Amino acid sequence: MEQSFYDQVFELVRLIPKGRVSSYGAIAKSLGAGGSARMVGYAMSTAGAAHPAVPAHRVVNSSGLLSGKFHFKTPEMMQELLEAEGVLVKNDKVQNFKNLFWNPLMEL
DNA sequence: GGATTGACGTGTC
DNA sequence: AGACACGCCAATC
Repeated sequence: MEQSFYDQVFELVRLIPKGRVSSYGAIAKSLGAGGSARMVGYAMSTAGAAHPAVPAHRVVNSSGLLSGKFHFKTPEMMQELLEAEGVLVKNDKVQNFKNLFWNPLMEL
């Protein structure tokens, strides 16, 4: 059975190593979706009900901004989780983002 | 089954 | 540098 685009996103996001972050666009591209970066983010909103838990906090937009922090249980949780993994977050932005960026296409 | 929607991205003003 | 506009594409209503 064909898994929805969402499921593909979930799986890929789960592959993001701890202490690393990725962007919606990069994930979309690695799935061959290209311009459907929005779908990746949209999928994340359903990720809350996904099994196993999807580390959505490791996914940020191309600017390293925690765009979806408001979708978590609490807006601050996203930053807390990231910092707990060693990712420094300031002003809702991932510091050293370029360095912590995990590119699926490159790492896989 | 058409219209709406969106955790985005890039470009322009 | 910050704000605004348009484009993409699949799931949901």
